[in-house]
Order: sequence, then C-alpha cells, then structure tokens
Amino acid sequence: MSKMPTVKDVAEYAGVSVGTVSRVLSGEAAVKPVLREKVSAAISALGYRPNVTARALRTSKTDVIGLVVPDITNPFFAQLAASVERAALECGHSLMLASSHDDREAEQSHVFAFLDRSVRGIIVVASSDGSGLPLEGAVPIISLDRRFGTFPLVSTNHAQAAALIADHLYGLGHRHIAYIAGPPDTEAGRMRKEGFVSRIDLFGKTGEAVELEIAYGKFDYESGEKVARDLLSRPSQDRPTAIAAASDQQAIGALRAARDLKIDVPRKLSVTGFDDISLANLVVPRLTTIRQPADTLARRAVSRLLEEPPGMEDEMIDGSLIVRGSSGPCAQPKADVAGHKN
Amino acid sequence: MSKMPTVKDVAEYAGVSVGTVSRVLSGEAAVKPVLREKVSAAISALGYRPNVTARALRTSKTDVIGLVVPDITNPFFAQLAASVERAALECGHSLMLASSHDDREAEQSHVFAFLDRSVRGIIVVASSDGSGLPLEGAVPIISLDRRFGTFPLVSTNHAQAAALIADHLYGLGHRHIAYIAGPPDTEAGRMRKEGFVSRIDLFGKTGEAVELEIAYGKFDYESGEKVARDLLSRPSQDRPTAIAAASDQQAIGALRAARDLKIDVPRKLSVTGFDDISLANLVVPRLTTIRQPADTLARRAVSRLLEEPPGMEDEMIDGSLIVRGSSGPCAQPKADVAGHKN
DNA sequence: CTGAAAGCGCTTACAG
DNA sequence: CTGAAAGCGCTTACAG
Repeated sequence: MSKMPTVKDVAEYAGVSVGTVSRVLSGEAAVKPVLREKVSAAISALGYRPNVTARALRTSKTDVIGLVVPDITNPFFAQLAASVERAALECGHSLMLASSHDDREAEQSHVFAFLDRSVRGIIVVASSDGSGLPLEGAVPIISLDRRFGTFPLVSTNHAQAAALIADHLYGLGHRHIAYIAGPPDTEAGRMRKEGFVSRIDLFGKTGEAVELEIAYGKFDYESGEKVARDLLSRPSQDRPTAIAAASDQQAIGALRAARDLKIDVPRKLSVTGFDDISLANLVVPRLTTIRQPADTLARRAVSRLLEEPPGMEDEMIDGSLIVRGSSGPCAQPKADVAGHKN
Repeated sequence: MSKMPTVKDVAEYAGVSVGTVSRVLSGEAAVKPVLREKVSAAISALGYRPNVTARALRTSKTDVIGLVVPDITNPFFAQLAASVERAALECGHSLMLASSHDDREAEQSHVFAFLDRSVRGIIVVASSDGSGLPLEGAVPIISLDRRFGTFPLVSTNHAQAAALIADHLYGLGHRHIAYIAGPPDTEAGRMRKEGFVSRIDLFGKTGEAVELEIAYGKFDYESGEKVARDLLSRPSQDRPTAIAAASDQQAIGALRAARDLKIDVPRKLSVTGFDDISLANLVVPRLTTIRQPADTLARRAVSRLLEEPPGMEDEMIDGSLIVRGSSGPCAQPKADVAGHKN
C-alpha cells in the first residue's frame, strides 16, 4: 500500500482512458462489455478504491449526512442517533454526529461546520424552539423530533400519543391526575401537554370530571423526581392517583420519588412515561409508556433529505401505547370516594 | 448565497493573487500587513468560507476523526462518544460516528469507509478481541477501551480498578463473593476479572480466605439479572453476601433480581458495578462502582491520533472507586458464621 | 461508444 | 514577500 492507485493507474492497466474507467465506476453510461470487463479486472488487480474527496469536490455532493442532537448521552437521542445511522447506511450514506449540549450557539456552529463539509443533508434535533437560522437551501435540512428553525419536521404525533395515555389512565378510573410537562419552549413539550390536557378536558365534558394538575420541568430524571416529590408529599387524600410524565426519564425520576416516599406503584399510584427508552423496560415496576417509532422517524428523515425536490410539509408518525406494570386501576381511598359522592 | 465565493473571488476583490489569499488563510507564511489586511476585508465582505473538500483533496488531510463503537445505545459508549466528540472539537476536529452492532464485518467495513474518506484518524472501540485487520498505517488508528487488532490501546486500568472493588468488599467484611464477569473474549472482561480475582487471592494468602464464585455473562442488563437470579435463588446461607459485576448494566440487572427475590440491598447483599454510567446514580439504591475517566480516555485517544509520530505503547488510566448505597458491611447470618468457626 | 481536455477549489514548490 | 502555474483525483460535456 505504498500509494493508493487512482483512475489513471486503472486506466493504464486496462488500456483505456480515465473517462471509461469513470464510466464503469458510475455504472450508468453504456460501456462495451469487453472494456467493462478489462476495467473491472484492473480495479480488483490494483485494489483500487475511488477517492471520495475528489469525487465530492468534482460533484459537490457527498454521501455523508450530518446529525446534530442536543445530547447523545440522553438515551432517547442515542436511540434516535442509532436509528439514523442505520437508516443512512441503508441508503449508502455515512453519519457525522455533533452534540449541541443544549446550546444554541454550538448547534449553529455545528450546522455551519456541516455546511462547510458540503454534506448531503442535515438532520437536526433542535435544542429548543426558535433555535435555527435563516438559511436557504444549499443543502436540505430537516428537523427531527424537535423543530429547528422553520425547517420541516418529522416527529412523533405527540398530541395523538399523549391522548393515548390520557385514555389509558381515565379508563383505569383515575380522576385526579398530575401531568409533568416538558419545557414549554420545546414543541414536543407543548404538544404532548396539549394532547393530554385536551383529551382530559374532553372527558370532563362527556364523562366524569378529572382533577388535573400540571407541573413543568425539564425532560430529565432530576426534574421528574423533584416534581413528583412535591406532588406526593401531601396527605394521601390530596395526592393524585396517577402521574403522567412527558418523558420516560421524568417518569423514572417519579418512580424513584414514589419509592422514597413508600408509595406503592401501581397500587397507590400509577406512573406513565413517554419515549420507551430501553430503560423503561428495566425499571421496577416496568414503565407504561408511549413508544416513539425511532426507526421509522429516522428512516423518514433520511428519505426526506434525499428526496428531490425536498418537500416542505411536516410529517407526523403515530406513537403507540405500551402498557406495563407501572399503571393500574385506581384505588381511591374510601374517604375520598365518599367525599366525592356528597 | 447564489454561489459560494472562492479564493479566486477573494483574490480579485482584494487585488492580490490566490496564492496570497491562501497564505493569509493558513496564517503561517509571512504576508505584508497591508495585503493581509485587504484580504481579511475581502473575506468578510464576501462571506468567504474555505472549501473543506478542496483543501482535503489537495493536502490529503482532513479534520474529521472517525469513531466506531459497538453500540451507541449502550450508555457507557454513549458517554465515551460524547467525550470523544468534545475532545475532537477542542482540537478543531469533527466526529464521524459508526456503530458496529457488535458485528465484526460491520466494524471492518466502517473502518474502510473512514479510510476511504481519508479521515485524520480512527478511534475504534472494538466489538471483540481479535477483531481488526492487518492494516498498515496510512492513517493512525487507536483502540479505545477495547482492543482493536494490534493497534495501541487507551483504556482504563481495568485490573487496578477491579482491585479497588475487591479491597472495598473485603474491607466491608465480605467473605463469600460472586463475581459476574464480562465476555472472556473481550480484554476488558478478562482484565477486570483477573484484577479482581488476583486481589482476592492475595487476601487468601495474607488474610482471611474468601469464597469466590465466578459466573460469566455479556455486559448487559439481562445477563446481570439472569446470573444474579441463579446465584440468589439458593438458601440464604449458601448465597454470596456480595456480587461484584463487570459492568454497571450487569449490576443494575443484579439489583433488579435482588428486589424481585426480596433480598435487601445493601443489608443482605452488596452489589457493585463498573463504569459509572449516569444511571448508576439514579437506581435505588445508588450503585457503588468504578468511575471510568471517559473524558480523560477520550482526550488521550484524540491526542494520540494527532501526535507525530504515532506512538505504539498502550496507555492505561486509573479508575476510581465511587462508594454509594448499594454496598455495605457484611451481615453474615449467624448459622453461617458459626459454621465457619468450627 | 470512447478519448482528450477542462475544471471542481484549494495549496505549494518555483521563480523572481 | 508575491504571483503564475501545476496538480490533488475525480467527472462530464464535447467531439468524433
């Protein structure tokens, strides 16, 4: 491997011109079988591999897709990244990954860095709404899960999925529910909350009223734990019988708070999450949650990047309810039930 | 942004030659201040940004570092990836990420893909020992955490760190310990086990003997849970009083098994992990473990890639013991203690 | 169907 | 110190 062979070497070896070599490489143009044969032989004899950089310079197209996530250490984003990588690979593309650490400036500079490398397209899971810059389309950009600027968004249908949780909890008999919302400056946070709340409101009109409390936090464990601790540190008749969280991490934090306070889940309290990270199935009790179709989301995002011309519509994909051990029938304390009756 | 400006545009605008523009860009060669000035003005006036691809083609050097990990969804690798990304960024490099899904073929093809892109260097966290191919050095390659082929390894000093756990458990009075080892076809798995075992053996010679059982599993939750369940489904006097696991995930699985079997941790059983993933501090009880210095590991790996000439020595970095709630003094059942006495 | 040639946007000896 | 020119390894009109 003293020096990588080039098209020129292949051409000489095969006794043809570099143009011909290039043509058999691309596979498109018609080349006489005899020559094609010779070139192929030369390629394998020499162990030739095309120089991706030169090709990129010439065509100003690469086969790398840039992905920026807020934090790769967050299990949901890790899963998303894994899915995007797989989807990209399926289309013969490579992944360049950057973490914004929830910092808008870092996010922007990563996007610019990708632009400088003339990547094929950029997928960004925004750190927050309003992040994003007025960039017009040298390369396609798409928002995944969380909206970046004004770029089209591929995401779970947060509202629909959140309504699934509302149905589940209402169906289980819960009439005093707390919702731990995500940051209101994220579209996902807002939509999940709205989907949940409006479904509960609907029940208020068509069925029994539900007492709904809403608390806000970040999407992480600590927020969930803290909010839940506040909620649960009350006399038992004032406590919600169910906590619906806007993320699995929050829900897992809530589970922890419940355990610390010796509140039995699911007997005394139901807890639900959102995302279905792999941990959701490992905590005790296993977490009832919404599965976000990470593979589908990723595949759609990648396809959208590659499609011509790039569409501008958003795309929502339904989530599905995964019922596990952390949610169960409401066991209203007798005093409370009596209270409601008069 | 109809068309990106090039050095030529800058040169014309500034009234100099492209060579001069290139020289001020590189910052190295001496350029008369007046011209430097003009060029800088032109650059910002035009919003010029150098074309990375062209530069790469010319110099056959890029500023991207390739990283291949077995599974980005594994929290420890995610943390490692985040650290590598940060370290790369600090040195002005970008990260290209690939997941091998513990598949040797995928691993190889990713390495080749990186080679094709003439990345600046490749860091690989191998899927297993013996993976890796006879590649001589067009671009530097370094193994991180798990050895890839014969390339130099930057890793935690697994043996030293495992000995720390042995000391801790012995000091707590445990004399019947189970060790859940990692896959013996990984260097990390073997070294952790050897470090642990040889320290325990040492105690056998210099202090009280320790009954040590060793079970093997993968590094994941499921393995830990399964092995622990087997170990703990015995009459209590035959059970180990401590389980040391080769990974946090295994340990968390073991914690779960203990909870299912109603064995109180840490009162009846101590459990320790290895890695200090963020979850370790969130499970109940919090996990005593070894902190792998991910940031340091990542920074060293990146530095090694960039250093000239590339050294060939391995590099070990000490881990540190993090004591939390999952380990405590041994509470030997009386019958058992009596048994040992006669 | 194929070859000769131009050119993608840079960097870097080479003169001067 | 600076400019003119070659060349990195490809692809792609343009002739023929």
